[in-house]
Parts: sequence; structure tokens; C-alpha cells
Amino acid sequence: MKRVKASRSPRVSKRARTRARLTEAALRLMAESGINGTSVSEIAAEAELANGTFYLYFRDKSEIVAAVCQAVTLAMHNEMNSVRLSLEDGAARVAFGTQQFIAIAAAEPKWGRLLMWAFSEYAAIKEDVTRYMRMDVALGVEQGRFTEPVDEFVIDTLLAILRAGISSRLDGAGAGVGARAAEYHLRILGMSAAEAHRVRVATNKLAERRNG
Amino acid sequence: MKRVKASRSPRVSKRARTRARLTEAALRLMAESGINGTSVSEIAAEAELANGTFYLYFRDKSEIVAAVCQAVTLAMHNEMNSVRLSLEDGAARVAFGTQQFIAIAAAEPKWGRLLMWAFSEYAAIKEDVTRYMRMDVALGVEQGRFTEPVDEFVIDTLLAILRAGISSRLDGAGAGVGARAAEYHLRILGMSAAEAHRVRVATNKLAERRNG
DNA sequence: TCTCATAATGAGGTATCTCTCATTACCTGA
DNA sequence: TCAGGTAATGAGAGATACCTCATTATGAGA
Repeated sequence: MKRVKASRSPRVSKRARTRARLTEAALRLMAESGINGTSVSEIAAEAELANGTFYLYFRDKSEIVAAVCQAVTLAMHNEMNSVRLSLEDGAARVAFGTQQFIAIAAAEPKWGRLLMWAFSEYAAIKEDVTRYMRMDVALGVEQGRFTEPVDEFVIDTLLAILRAGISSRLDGAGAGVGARAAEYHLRILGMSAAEAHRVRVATNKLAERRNG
Repeated sequence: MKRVKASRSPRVSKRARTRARLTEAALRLMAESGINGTSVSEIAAEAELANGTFYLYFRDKSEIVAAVCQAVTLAMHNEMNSVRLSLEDGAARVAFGTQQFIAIAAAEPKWGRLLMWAFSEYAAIKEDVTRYMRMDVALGVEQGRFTEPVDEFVIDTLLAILRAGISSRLDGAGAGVGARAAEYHLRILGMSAAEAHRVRVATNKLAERRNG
């Protein structure tokens, strides 16, 4: 019943490799043309597989969409978690997380563009993205750093600003947008413009040092 | 060549009435199921017309989408313009416009829901919605009420917050969301939380008086 | 009553998409 | 070499959508 042994030399099974080809093809196409704008046949063709092969790996299109979106948000969080989790101040985590998330989306435009489409076309992306945000905000509230009462509307607002930041950067705006989005987050959470700026600048210095 | 005379008793031509039936049907269906989620055949059926009749009034689907979205944003702006334009302070206009826009979207959910779909599925809605916003922000900047330098990213951020506010209210959040969105707008534009609150409350009193 | 421009009809051509399934290819251990 | 399980194929059934066009209906003035 269990897989007896891996075949030939492959470090990963053929099944896993084909699956990866499909998700990578889906990512490329969906980042370019959107989720609804990409058909299963196109994904299969991009992966150099026949149409029907797709359905040996995913029950339907929504399943690969979920897989791709989760993989992207996971990769983005992984890329920033070591520094982020080393910060003890909730406000610093918010400032760092926001900037870093936008920076990664801009550095890896395939990821950023997929996210933009997903915000419109795959509602569940919201939870994937806000998970880290909720934790950082809650930490800051606990520490008394934020005066704004935190509810779902605050989270929605922060997410909306994050989204606007990614969109701007993908449209060619400079890295300053990430820093501003981070300060806007802090202002929404109750800090004055000056205070938000101070916290953001201090956080950047600290994060720089943590990175080596 | 010109229309010689209106026929029968109608105050508006039959052509105009049929066109209106189509746009109203489109509004009802698209508010419910989205723009891409509504087919031309469904619109025609909802208007109690045959499939092909649609194309005697609109070149294609995108044309009726533009017409419906423009009609909705125009109606919303008309509904708040008399008070809004009577306010002389740019910051007050921002506070009033934001609250009022959200309030109208909540009071007329067909309009609000159409807007939500349009933000995802009809890019040109952005200009229709931000036109008033740009003017009010520019006025406030000119008057020295805002310290934040205003560029496209600020507008995108304000729009994103407006959108989050409408969405929350349509999901059942109370009227407080409109007030908070207005204050968030002012914070983004550089005001402290306390100052934003003060301006918003004062604006509401003033607007109340202007209304009678 | 008859004429004629305007209005409306709805079947159907073309295109695209999702998902199935009978068939074929591949590959490895015996 | 061969057997058997895994992997892959691609034609096509079934939906659904957009848009066209030859045809039919309507209704007001002559």
C-alpha cells in the first residue's frame, strides 16, 4: 500500500515533479493574465502536458488556484520571518512586515502580480495574507503601542493599504512606497505622522543590523 | 432626419424607455452576481426583451457596463454635491465626502454592491470615483490643511480605504465605519488621530445644519 | 385602410471552457 | 523478455457565452 521505494535516481518522485510543473506553469500564466483569465488547457500546454493530465493532479481549477496562492504567500512569509520574529515590538513588526511584504512582491513580480489578481478573484487569499498581520497588530495592542481599537474593519483597511502599495510598486513606483505604506499602517493604528515615521526609521535600522 | 415629434403620449421616447429598462436590469443583476457573472442574455431576459434586442442599444457588453457604472457614480455624487460644495474647508470636504459616499452606498445597496464588483472587474471605475476625491484633497493641500505630499499612491490609498468602508457596511457593519474611514483619510493626509476626529465631528455638525 | 420607418425577435454560427474516459506509453523488478 | 502498475494522452461531450441577421411586429400618418 505504501510507496515502497523511490524509482530511478530522482530526489523527488515523478508525481511530485509533474505536479510542480503544473503549479509553476499556473503561476506564470495567472500572474500574467489573471486567474479567471487562465484556462486549464493553457496551464497544461505551458507545462507541456496534455489537457487531461491536469485532472490527474488537481480535482479542478479551484484546487490549483488554492495551491498556488498558498505556496506564494507561504514563500513570502518564509522570506521575512526570521527577521520579523526577532523583533519584539509589535509596532516594529508591523512596520517591518509591511515594508518587507511589499519589497518581496516587487522583487518577485510573479508573486506580486498573482497576489493582485488573487485579491480580486480568489477571496480566500485574504486570510493567507492577514494571518501575520493580525498577530503583529495584536502584539502591538497588547504592548499598548496602538490606541486604535482593533476590529475587522481595521484589518481590512490595513490590507487595502498593503494592496495599494504592492500595486503601485508593480506599476513602477519606487521603493519609497513600501516605507510610506508602513507609516500609513502605523497612523491607522493611532500613531501620529511624526511618531510613525520615527518608529519606521528605527525599525529599518534595527532590521538592517539583524540581517548582518 | 431629426426626430419630428414624440409619439403617443410618452414624455420620453420609446427608445429611451427600452434603453433604461436594459440598464436597470443590468444594474440589478450585476449588483447581485457581478459584472463577469452576468450575461447579455440574462440582462435581456430580466428586461423582458429578446436576446438580440440588446445589441440595438449597446454595441457590446462593455458598453452597458460603462453606462451603468457611470450612472451610479453620477447619481451618488449628485446626491451629496449640494452640501459638499458648500463646505469651504478642503479637510471638511474630504471628511464629508467620504462619510457620505459610504452612507449612500449602504442606503442604496444595489449601488454599493455594483461598485464593489466594479472595483474588481471594471478598471475605469477608479477615475469615476476618485474625481471628487482629487479635487477635495487638492483644495485641502492648497489651504495648507494637509502635510502629506499628495501623489497617485496617496489617492490609491484613500480609494482603498473607501472601498474597505463600503465593503464593511454592506457586510453589516454599523454606520460608525463611515466616520472611521473619514478619519483614516485625514490621518493618511497627515493629521493626528485627535485632530482628524475633531475635524470630522465638526464637519458633521456643520453638514447637519446645512441640510436643515 | 395602407405604407413605411422604427422596434423587436430568436434561432443559430462561432468560440471557448471544463472535465471525462478509453486508450496508449513508460518503466522497473522479476 | 515480460508483466503490471503508474503516468500521460487527446478527442470529444456538454455548457455557456457573445454577437449577427433574416424575419416579423408595431403603430402613426397619409
